[in-house]
Formats: sequence, C-alpha cells, structure tokens
Amino acid sequence: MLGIRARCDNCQVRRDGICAALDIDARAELLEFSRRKIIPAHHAIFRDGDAAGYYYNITSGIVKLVKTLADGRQHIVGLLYPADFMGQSLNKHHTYAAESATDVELCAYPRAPFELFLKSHPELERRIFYSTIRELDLCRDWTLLLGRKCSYERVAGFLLMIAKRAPRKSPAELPKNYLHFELPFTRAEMADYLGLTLETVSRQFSQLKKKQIIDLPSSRDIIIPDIELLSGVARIESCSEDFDGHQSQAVA
Amino acid sequence: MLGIRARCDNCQVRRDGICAALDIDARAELLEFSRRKIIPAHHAIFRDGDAAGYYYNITSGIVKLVKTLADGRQHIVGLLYPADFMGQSLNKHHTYAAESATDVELCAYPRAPFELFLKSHPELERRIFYSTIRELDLCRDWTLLLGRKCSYERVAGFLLMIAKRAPRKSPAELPKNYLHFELPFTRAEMADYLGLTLETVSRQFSQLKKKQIIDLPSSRDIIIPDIELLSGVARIESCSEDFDGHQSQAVA
DNA sequence: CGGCCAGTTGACGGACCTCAACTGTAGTGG
DNA sequence: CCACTACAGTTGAGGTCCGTCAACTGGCCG
Repeated sequence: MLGIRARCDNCQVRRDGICAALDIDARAELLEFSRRKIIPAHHAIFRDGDAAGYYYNITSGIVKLVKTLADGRQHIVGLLYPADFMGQSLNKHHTYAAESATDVELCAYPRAPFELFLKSHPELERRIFYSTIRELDLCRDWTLLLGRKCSYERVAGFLLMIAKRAPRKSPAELPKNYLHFELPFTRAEMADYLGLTLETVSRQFSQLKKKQIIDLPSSRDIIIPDIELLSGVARIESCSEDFDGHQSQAVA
Repeated sequence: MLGIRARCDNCQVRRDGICAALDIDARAELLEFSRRKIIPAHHAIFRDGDAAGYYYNITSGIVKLVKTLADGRQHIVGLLYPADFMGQSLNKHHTYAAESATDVELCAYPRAPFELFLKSHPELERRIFYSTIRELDLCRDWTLLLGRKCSYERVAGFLLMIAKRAPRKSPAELPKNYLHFELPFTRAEMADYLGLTLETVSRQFSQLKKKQIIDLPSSRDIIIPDIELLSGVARIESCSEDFDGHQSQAVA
C-alpha cells in the first residue's frame, strides 16, 4: 500500500491532472480501485466499438484518438497529453479507438466505482467538465483548420500546436521565440490528423524549411527560430501573398 | 410575474432542455434573473471576441457558431437547435460568433448569477456537462467528415444530420424510411459548414437528385425517399464504386 | 550486405475551386 | 400589369491544389 502511495506522490501530473482537485484522503480512496497501466508505443488502449469499461488519466506519453472508415480511410480526431482525462462518453461503447503514439503510462478507473466516486466529489466532476469544454474548443478550432485552410497553413498550425505542448530540448539561454523539440509523430500520423497525405505533409515541411520558418536537423528534430513567424503562416498570411504559388482556398 | 410563469409553462423545450433538470421552485429562481430574447433570422447574437456575458438556452430556431479568418474565409463550427445550451467557455471572451440561421428565441442568463445558481444545483451542471460531451462527440465526427470525405459524401452526411433534427412535413402515413422537410440553410451556409464552396454543394445536390437519392421539389424542399440509401452514401459506399466518376480521397 | 521502414521528391491526374453566364423567384414601384 | 432589381441557385469552362503512384535516399538491425 505504501508502494502505491509513493507511486502517486511521484506522479508527474498530480498538480495538473484531475487529482489536483482532490485532497490526500480522496486520492487514497481513488487509488483503492485505480489500476496503473503501461502501454508501449503504437498499441491499442481500446478499439472502436469496445465496451467503454474504464476512464483514464494519462500520466505520461501521448495518446491518439482514431476513427476509421470501412474502406480504410483514417482520421485522428484528438491527441491527449499527460494530465489529460480520457473516456468521458455517454455511450456504452467507444466511438473511436485510442492508441499510444509514444510509450504511455496511465491510471485506469473502472466505470462503475469511478462514477460513484464522482457523485461524492463534485469538485472532481467539475474539473472533468472544464477539461471537456477545453477539448470542445480545441476541436472546433480544428474544424476550421480542416475546413478552410490549405496544406501549408495546416502543417504550420499543427507544428504550432505541438510546440506549445512539447517538452523543450536545451531549454536554457536561447532567443525568446526560439524553440527546439522532438516530433513524436510520423508523417503519416500527422497526415491523418490534418486530413492530408503523408507526401503532402512532407512537401510542406520542405517548403517551411526552404523559407527558413523551421529547421530540420533530422526528420523528427524541429527547430523553430521564431515562433511568431510560424504563427503568422498558420493563421492568415495565407499563402496568397506568397511568391511561389501556395494558394489558400479563400471563398470569394 | 404570473405572465412569466405562463411563458415558462408553455416553453417548447422544457422537457428536453436544461430546465428538465430543475423542479418548479428552481425554475422560478432561474426565471428571476433570466431574460427572454427574440432574434430575427441572420442577426448576430454575439460576435467573435465579445465579452462572454451570458449563457443561453435556445427555445426555438437554429443558431450557427461561426469562425472567420482575417482574409474572409468563414467556417461554421457548430449548429445549435432548440433545447441546446450555448455559452460554456472557460474564456472571458467568445472565440466564435453566434448568428441566427432562422428566427430564434432564447433565454439568456447573465454569467455571474447563473454560475452561482449552478453551484447550488449540481444536477443542472451535470446536465450541461453531458450536453457538452455530446457536442464534443459530434464535433469529432465532423472532423472525420472534413478531413477524409469527398464532397459527395459530405453533402449526404449533412443532409442526414439535418434530417434527424428537422421537423417533418406531412408526418403521417408515409413509407418507413421516407422523409420530407424544409432546409433552413442557403447553399453558402452549407458550404461553410462542409468546408466546400456553394457551387460544389449545388453540384452535389444535383448529383444526389439525378441518382434519385433525394428529390428537390424546390431548392429548399428536401424529400428523402429512402434514408438508408442516403446513409449508405454518407458513410462508405464511397464514390469509388460509382459509375460516373465520384472518387473518394482514400489514403492508400 | 540486404531487407525494412520513414521520409523525400517528381510526374501526372483528378476533385474541387474560381470565374462567369444564366435561370427562377420575390419584392418594388411606375 | 409589367419592367426592374436583387438575390439564391444552377451549370459550364478552365485552372490549381493536392492525391496517387513510383522511384529514390538514408538509417537501423539482423
């Protein structure tokens, strides 16, 4: 039991995740029925259509939420990071799959006791409510990107989003808007998140590099010399002001 | 005061909306600080960037949530129907505009007293929580449509979604899968929701009509002779099996 | 060394956008 | 009653962004 306590005390996300809403006694109670799981990269946590038996609290790594059409077309409908909560659903079955993009650690809470626990801890429920609101906001932003932005803007927007959450490499004494981090996704994964093909993603990386908006020491190693520049690309500067042919799909 | 009570008793959405979570005393308390608003079609309820001063309960009509880029590109990130709740946000300012697609009636609750009220009525907060989860699910479904479906599938998917919520015309004694309803949107509005242009939407309407999946007595008058057929188009049947050239953008 | 996989780049074609002309309906005013 | 305008919608012609297919590179591992 003490071992479990220690595990919890050392948890990276205790300050940010749902547990931050709980005092030490409540956390102990939650621990009673929680299970720690470790999942290597690129494995399913649950599949589309599975019975929704657990809620999850991600303590390390990145999780992809994936929808697949019958003909094989795939789309990533969400990315979850450490301290994110997963599994809120009104359905008895999941409507998407959850896969580890990197090695992942999480706490799994069986549905029935967790829902009981929620009723006696409204501050926890409120926290999950708020994180759901935030996810809805992000998802709506994403529909704008998918519906109205060209591939160049999409890739820039993606890098921007990743950059905000990625742990920095060499964090010290660097220019203010300078960023250096490792990309935890393949080109194909990014394509599935952006509604593009992996070739198009690759081409837009090359473009961004050519224009020195990013640098790519290696294919997973991203340097953003000036994040304001990238930010401009992602939003509006819109490829139309661009000398070599990137066109946004502006509507009149 | 009695007048207000009567107004509330006649409300169309009292059974489905947030008020269904409240008993008669709580509803009276809520009424004390709520304001009824009537908004004609195609007017702003609030604008992108406005201070988020109210929560809203939609009692009749349809509301569009709209994001606009600096160069004029627009995208509809959500549609709200009677009994839907609007305004959940963690930000002090709205990140999208809300516009009436039809004539709209709603109850507006000033932020501060409503949040106070929420704290003493957890069953109401839970209900809003659940409706937020449902909206997140819908939004994720929509990213799949925007990211991975061709224009033909998108329009079919849109009609399917509308059909589920639209009030039927001539509801009686008709074939089981037959539907007839009025479309409350222009081609341009649908395009903004689907990430297409109005011309493409119009062309796909013509295609669907030509293949007798829908009928169009007039441009706003939709007949779906067999909703299963439409449903097949929206999902997978994927244009690839189609003799005259609709191609899905399948990824390998 | 050879096989495998992630990634890059090129050539080509197609789905959708752009621009434009046309139709149909509704509202206004003479 | 009929012009006239305004606007939603349809349809066609042409162009382009991005998908498809394929060849190639480089790193990793047995």
